[in-house]
Amino acid sequence: MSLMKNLSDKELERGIKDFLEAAPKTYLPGVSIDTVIFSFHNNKLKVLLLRLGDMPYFSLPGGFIKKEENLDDAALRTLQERTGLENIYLEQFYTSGNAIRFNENIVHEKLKTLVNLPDNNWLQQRFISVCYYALVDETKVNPQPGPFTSEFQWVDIKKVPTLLYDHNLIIQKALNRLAADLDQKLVGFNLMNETFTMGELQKLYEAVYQKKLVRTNFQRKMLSLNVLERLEKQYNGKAHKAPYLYRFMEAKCKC
Amino acid sequence: MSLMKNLSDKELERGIKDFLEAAPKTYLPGVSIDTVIFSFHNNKLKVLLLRLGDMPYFSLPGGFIKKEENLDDAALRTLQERTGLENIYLEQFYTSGNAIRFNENIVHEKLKTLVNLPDNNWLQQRFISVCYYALVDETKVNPQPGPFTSEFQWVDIKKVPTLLYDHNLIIQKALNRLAADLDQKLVGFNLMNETFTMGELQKLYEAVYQKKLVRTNFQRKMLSLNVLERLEKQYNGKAHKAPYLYRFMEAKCKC
DNA sequence: ACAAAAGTGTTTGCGTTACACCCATGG
DNA sequence: CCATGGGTGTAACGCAAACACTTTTGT
Repeated sequence: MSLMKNLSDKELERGIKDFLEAAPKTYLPGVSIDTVIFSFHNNKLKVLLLRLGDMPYFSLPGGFIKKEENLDDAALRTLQERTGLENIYLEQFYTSGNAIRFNENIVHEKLKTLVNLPDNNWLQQRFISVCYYALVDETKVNPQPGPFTSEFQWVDIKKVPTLLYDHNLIIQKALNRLAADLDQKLVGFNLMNETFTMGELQKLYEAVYQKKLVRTNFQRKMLSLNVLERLEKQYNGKAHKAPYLYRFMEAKCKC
Repeated sequence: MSLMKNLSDKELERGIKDFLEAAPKTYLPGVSIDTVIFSFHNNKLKVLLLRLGDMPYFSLPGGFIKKEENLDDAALRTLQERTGLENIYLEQFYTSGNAIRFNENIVHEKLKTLVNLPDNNWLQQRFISVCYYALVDETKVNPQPGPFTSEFQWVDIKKVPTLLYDHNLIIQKALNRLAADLDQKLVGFNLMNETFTMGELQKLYEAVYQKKLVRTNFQRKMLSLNVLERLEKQYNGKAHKAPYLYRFMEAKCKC
């Protein structure tokens, strides 16, 4: 599952040192961005998590805001840097700001073992974190490491382990917001391929709502929205009726 | 309408100087809080705006976060300082972070005319603003000035003028969120008196949704929620049937 | 008696649910 | 021909909109 060989401690040290030197004059102090990156692949809703070295906890990808950069632009930039994608669906949904965050000390300890950092360095300040969620096509993502990343992993939303900080809470809030947006803004199509069967679309909705839906009623409801274009049938060699493929009609998108 | 006599320039100068001296060691840099304080009075939905000196624009009340204080706690504290209230319904809904904000320069100019401030003082840094909305009883609020306030005003939501920064956008987002929460969380009762008639409640919903509702259907819908307790009739001396008073049953509150 | 506002009843339409039924495909 | 999954039909239910109707009050 891991998407990147571990960087050597030497490489990590170089990256962290470079970052720490540039950070104070490049980024706003005390404000960070966390992004819940959702994908839907093999009928599973997943989020992209990352890990620093051999630390016992994963965390969300994130970034910082340049001193002359708009907040939303910063969120898009950090996401593009991590995924290599353009035109990503991105939505702000929460800002997290507790003074004490779960297990932040072990991050600082880990950083100190990797790099000989002074106490009270730029990374040890208190951060207010603005949270976004993004919808991407996992197969088109080629994760790029930031300075604090040695391993990426796409994790099934149902199997997310205990994470650093309050990142479990943040993922839960992201999922709640995604469920609401799926209803009201049809954003789910950002997670599907160009064409898809009704069954695949239903699996997405079930993964987000975290409950089973009735197949026949789901089909009628989706078709009644008048945003799906029916294409040719998909013969997949299985011993049953071939399902139609559908495409989302962009003209009717409300995003 | 103004709720405070103007402070003298002398008083303002004293307050601003005290604030600026204490701010760098008291508050997180670069992060502020803006609060849209809603009230409902005389069948009108209002927001509390404030003005510095004789400036041409009003703005939202706000505050800053102490260095060891949780974000939500800071929002509640600044709100309590401004209103004198406890137990306020408060909800975070958005974080605003454009690098350039509408008319921020005239604020700095104004501050400089009031106090002999150096350039690049603490207030002139770029701020990321976390936005909350609050629901209060206007009659119980006794607005207290912060260091940058010489005048408070409750303004009908339909008559909000052009404000400083992006505060008009923030109010619009707050209203949208309030409308959603009114539906799903019944938060509207935080804006009503202990007892109220169905007509008064309807006026609140109409003000938030910004559209007329059908009286008879509204009544049935509210009663069907089973959260209203019917009390005695209210004889108000008008030439028509006396309406019942209702009370919100707190036991059924989901907040 | 009348106007004005409050409260109730009734019809209609629409969307959701549940479930029966038919269709296509490959083994 | 059967198992499997895809697609359609339909009745029942519930909610919300529209509107007619009754009730209460002070002038």
